[in-house]
Amino acid sequence: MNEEKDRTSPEAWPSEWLRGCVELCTLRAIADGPTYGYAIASGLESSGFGSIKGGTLYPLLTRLERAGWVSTTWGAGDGGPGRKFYHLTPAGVDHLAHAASDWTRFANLVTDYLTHPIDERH
Amino acid sequence: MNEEKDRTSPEAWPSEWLRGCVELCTLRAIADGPTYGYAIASGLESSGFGSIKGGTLYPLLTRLERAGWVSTTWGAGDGGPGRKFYHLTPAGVDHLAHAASDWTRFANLVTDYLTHPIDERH
DNA sequence: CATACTAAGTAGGTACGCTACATAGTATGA
DNA sequence: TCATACTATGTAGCGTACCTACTTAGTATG
Repeated sequence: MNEEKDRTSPEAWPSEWLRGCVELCTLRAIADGPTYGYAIASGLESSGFGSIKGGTLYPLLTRLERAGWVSTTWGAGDGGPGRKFYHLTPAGVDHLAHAASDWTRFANLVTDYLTHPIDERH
Repeated sequence: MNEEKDRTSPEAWPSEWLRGCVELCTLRAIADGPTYGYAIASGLESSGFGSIKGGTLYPLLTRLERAGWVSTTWGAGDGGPGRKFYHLTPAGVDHLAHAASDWTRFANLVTDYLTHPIDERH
């Protein structure tokens, strides 16, 4: 354990940091228009979030639906199996707006705390 | 303590967001000079991170020590029980610098993803 | 019909923040 | 003397969410 981090491929973020963030980013991905799980995973990966696996994404999407933030419709696949499309509900739009604002404040709080000059009195 | 609307610590951030962050912020707190658990918790709370409980902090500090990032010495309490002081090790200094840099990049990635304009083509 | 890619999903493991509790030293006031 | 409160460290057990690994299934290609 405690192996050296590979800083040349920064697309493998610690899973602790992804907690909650993947959920928000998934909502944000759906906000751009109805899309389906596999495409969301591909999009997040190409945006630099690393590979989001099925064991993470599909239970997450189920949670979003149960929370009332997304609704689903089945559609035909474009040369492949059927696709389950996710749409933001009004509650989802509202939640995304508030949660994104909160996350930004939280991220700035942590970043500022981590990066302010070290006080060496000891 | 009166927990109404305290301006210094009104925040109760989602526990998912605190994952990994509290560990980093604790290291950052120790970087300002040797300090002990209870003071770290008070400092983080007054910095806006919310109330970090003993059940979170003390196992966390044990993990930091086991990882080799901090060392400990016992000191007398100022009118109270003994205090276990934590010091950053050279490995801890190095880890903090790299992890803080990584976290900042991660936070910016997520914030940018969440806040860029929504594309309404559907 | 073997392989590969797309697509959705489940099972079980693990890590970590959470609540709640245990222990103990010091201080103050009834 | 005892009750209470604050300081200070620590453990036990729970829940959640990400992880690895696996399963099912449709389409396409050689």
